[in-house]
Amino acid sequence: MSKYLVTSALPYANGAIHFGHVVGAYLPADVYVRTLRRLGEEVHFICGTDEHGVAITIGADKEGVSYSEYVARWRGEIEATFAAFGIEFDLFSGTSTSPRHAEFSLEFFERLRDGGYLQKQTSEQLYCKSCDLFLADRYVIGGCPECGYEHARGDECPKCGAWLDPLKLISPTCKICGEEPERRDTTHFFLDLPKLRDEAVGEWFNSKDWKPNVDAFVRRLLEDVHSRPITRDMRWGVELPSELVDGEEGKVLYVWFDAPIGYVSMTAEWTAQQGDPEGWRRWWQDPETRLVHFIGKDNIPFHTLVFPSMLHGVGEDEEGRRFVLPWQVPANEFYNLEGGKFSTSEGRTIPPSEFVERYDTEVARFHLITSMPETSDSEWRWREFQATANAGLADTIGNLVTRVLRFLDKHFEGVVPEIDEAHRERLEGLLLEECGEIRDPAVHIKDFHFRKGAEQLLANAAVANVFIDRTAPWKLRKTDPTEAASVLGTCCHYLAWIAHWMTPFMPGKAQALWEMLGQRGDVAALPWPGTPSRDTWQLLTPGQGFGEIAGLFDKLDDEQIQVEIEKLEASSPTS
RNA sequence: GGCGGUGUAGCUCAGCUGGUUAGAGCGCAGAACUCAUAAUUCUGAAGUCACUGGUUCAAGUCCAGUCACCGCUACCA
Repeated sequence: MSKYLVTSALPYANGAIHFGHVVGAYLPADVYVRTLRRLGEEVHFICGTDEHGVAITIGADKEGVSYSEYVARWRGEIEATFAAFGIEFDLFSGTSTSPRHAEFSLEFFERLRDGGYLQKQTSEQLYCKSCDLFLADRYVIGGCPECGYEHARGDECPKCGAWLDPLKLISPTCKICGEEPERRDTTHFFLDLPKLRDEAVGEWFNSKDWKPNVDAFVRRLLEDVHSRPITRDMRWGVELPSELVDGEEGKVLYVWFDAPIGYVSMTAEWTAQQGDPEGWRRWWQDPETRLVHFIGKDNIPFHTLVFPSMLHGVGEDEEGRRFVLPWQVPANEFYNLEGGKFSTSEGRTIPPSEFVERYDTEVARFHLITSMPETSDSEWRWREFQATANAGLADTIGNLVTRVLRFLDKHFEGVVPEIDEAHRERLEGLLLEECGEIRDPAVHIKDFHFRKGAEQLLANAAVANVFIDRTAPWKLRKTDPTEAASVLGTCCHYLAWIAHWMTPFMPGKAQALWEMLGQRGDVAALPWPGTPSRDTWQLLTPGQGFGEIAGLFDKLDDEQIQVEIEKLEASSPTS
């Protein structure tokens, strides 16, 4: 048995998340964790909002609320979305509130400094007096020195595409307040990534098997690594005491540095809640731990290079303990929307808060998994969602359930029938070996092949439909009722398997089916059954009465879907 | 500009280190069946694997170039 520490990318607390985020970093992690738990693995699943950084201060200032209020509100919004989609973390916290976050972050800083992995560097930057802020490149507007375009950004001219140095902009202004910034020297600490790469991280990366999309990207990245600054001049962030930074005042850790440390501090927050404040070490400093980061592709450099470098660079503590490096980083690509990008500002989005009022989020979970950008960019299409809901779930699984249970309800006694010994062996052979290949979806999920796992669930359900067609119990009922009952009894047991297989993808539906079969208790609390064999496939007790028989999945009609498509087209006439 | 990715049946996508007639789901056509949410099952049609050239006994799968779309380009998170 292994120990899995699973994280999802920390969402930035300055806006709502959309399907692209959900499908990229959160839903697959949730499915993965549910699967591991059912396989009996010890798993810890954490997440929280990333709450520092200049973008948040600007957003909060614009609304005239405090940073912490602003952050708390978005955190609430984001958490509500996760709750609606059944994404359940052991702990969901935030980098500005997790009790030991500052402590851990400063410790990382100090140990990296002591290890010789930080260098000081002074440079001239643009500083806005009225905002009291050193301006990031993109917050400076000015004339392009190349083409003269007046509204070039500090990092790039949108007109001629030139790559700019903000100090060279002609009459620069602050994008936030419009004032003219001044030049000022500032000193920052840089993380020596090239050194860390050469010492250990490069070798570590090359020693592991990565998803192809991760591998190709990072190999190139490794060839051309530069030191990166990890401090900033501002108020909102993990404040660096001046004695830690050679007397420099007013420095905070740059947000990307402290954010991943949030994984550590939130683990500690969780173990403290469990009554074991130092229990986080069992996870982060045990070589047996499998650290798995679920992220979108925009986060690949941080989780395969920067954060591993930090984890390595802090070295051993006084008791010889080291941090583990990531075991796997199953990054997904980007998820688009009907041929275009998700864009909240342009209204090209599906607000989760509205979606949940009209649609079944369990069905959405399943569809998102079947369409997730596992190997390359993919997209949400309403017609595809409809097809998954109708042809995939309602017709294949939902209808299978009712065709079996209603039949039994009508013509037999509405209970799990006894399987007659005269027929048992032939029927189980037919079902298990001749009606299609039955495979374990969990095997695919463990390998991070989520789409395949979801497809396998449907394929497994289809096996029962073939079985019923071949045995034709509606005919047998008239000629040999005992055999008909045996056929349907066989089906009942198999429905229990389907309920099991559904749990990682659609936990609520799985439980509903479980109860329809007259079972009590939480199906997800039982051990994962794997695949049925001739010795193990009977899961139910004959004579067991059913719960209320109802359709498991509703169908989506064309008109409803058409409305959604038109709504999108209205918001983006060009695409 | 630099780097990377993608381009495979009408649609959405699989195809690891090159090897028999290129796959899945949906959609479509035909048939069977009637227990079931008009569901199910079977059969079938459909692809010059973006284009050009090259390496090889053999390339969707490797190399070069072209075209199209997308992403990244680091003090943005």
